[in-house]
Amino acid sequence: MMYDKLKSMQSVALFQDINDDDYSNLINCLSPQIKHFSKNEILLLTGDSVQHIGIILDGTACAYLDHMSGSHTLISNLMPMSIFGEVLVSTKSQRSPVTIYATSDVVVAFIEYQKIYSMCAIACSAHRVFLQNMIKTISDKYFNMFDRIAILREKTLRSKIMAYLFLLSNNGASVSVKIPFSKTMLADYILANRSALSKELRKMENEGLIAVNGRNVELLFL
Amino acid sequence: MMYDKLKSMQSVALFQDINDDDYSNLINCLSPQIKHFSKNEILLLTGDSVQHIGIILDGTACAYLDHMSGSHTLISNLMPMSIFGEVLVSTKSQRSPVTIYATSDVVVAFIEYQKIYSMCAIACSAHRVFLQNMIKTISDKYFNMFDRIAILREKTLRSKIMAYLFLLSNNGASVSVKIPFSKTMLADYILANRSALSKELRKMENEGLIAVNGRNVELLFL
DNA sequence: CGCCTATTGTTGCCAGGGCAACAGTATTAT
DNA sequence: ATAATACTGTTGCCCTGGCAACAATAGGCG
Repeated sequence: MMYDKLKSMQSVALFQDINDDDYSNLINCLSPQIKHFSKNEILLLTGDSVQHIGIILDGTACAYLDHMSGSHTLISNLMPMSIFGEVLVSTKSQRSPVTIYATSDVVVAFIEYQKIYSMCAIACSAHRVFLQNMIKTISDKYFNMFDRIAILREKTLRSKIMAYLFLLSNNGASVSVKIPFSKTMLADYILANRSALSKELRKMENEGLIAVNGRNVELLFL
Repeated sequence: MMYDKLKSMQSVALFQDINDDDYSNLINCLSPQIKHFSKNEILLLTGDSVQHIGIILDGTACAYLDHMSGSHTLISNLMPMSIFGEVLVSTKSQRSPVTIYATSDVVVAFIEYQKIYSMCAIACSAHRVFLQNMIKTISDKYFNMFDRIAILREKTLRSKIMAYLFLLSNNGASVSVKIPFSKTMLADYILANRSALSKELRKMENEGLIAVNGRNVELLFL
């Protein structure tokens, strides 16, 4: 049972290009702790001191940036195999800028920072690959932010929506996309008003640009 | 001469916690190439395949995200000791999403990706520290983006300005800040209209919230 | 010193879209 | 089945701030 979870973790990007033997050794060395959270439970609170990386093994969660006003901004959607906390490894304060809460029942593996940075004699080469994978993972996270800036800089709501959909379609590679969350959250993500978003989507549909079906959207403009 | 430039590079974050001997070995192993660019010359063009990290040793440069419309968005301001291209190390395409150009005469050290990832027998421990520093550098870049999102999500122009100034002041740690670029670029950075920014700054000054003196701003609201 | 360019200040117009408020539907819990 | 909660659609009002156009100043360079 426990073993299965850890086995499934091998497919996480952090463990790419590490063979089975090295993986076993590495797991031994990193000694991840498995924890369960119920829906709506908080995995991490803004300001918490973080000393570990979290890997979602099962379920989903959301990272939000809180605001003094009480509102909050969606930062990222965590799915199985998603990783969080890794960007805090190298900061001085190691305080989380976001709050993460479970949007369903969740299983998480935690790995201590010090385990990551400490030498591990038994699987040294794997450890190096692990560090490289970590660079890749954090870079990906950077590019997510980058993509978001590319959306947010659009001046009109319509062009924001277009930029978002185009991104979802892998720059035009697929004509039908599935929005990974509710329209309410989408409005949050592109920093727009929900009702305005609803209005604009309808307009675009009437103009034959897109066809909306729940969270599925056909991109007719491609 | 050449030697001096490389020596100054030791103070770059990427080489933190690496002693002089290890640094010499590492430089040998990484064999950086020094290149000079004149003001307005392009260091990197959108879509370019990037196989090296760049380290600014002297001068300044700017990274911009281009837009189909012809406009462009400021992504980052590169100063001496700034690093670019490191987030592309681990992507498949390794194509730059930004254009970087020199805002003054610039000296850059380039290090090949493969040199970074290849084993280096002579200074292995230093090499590992280098990878860790790289994680730190990319994480910092991520947090820069993060901070920007925190500014952009503000609904009114004034609150955007406030968020930006507050960030500049290290969350209220200092009462006077210096904007690191022109107001034209600041407007670009917070995705606002330049004239609207000018207007709002004036209003805030009249209300006694701030005192503007060129690029120096006193935060009277703290 | 004087030219040229970059930066900044200022104005008025007006449209994009935020907001509130309500209704209808879907989803989950009891 | 019923209640409760979340999500979605729709409308009208009205204000923020984008934009263009111009002037003035500052800074860089021959």
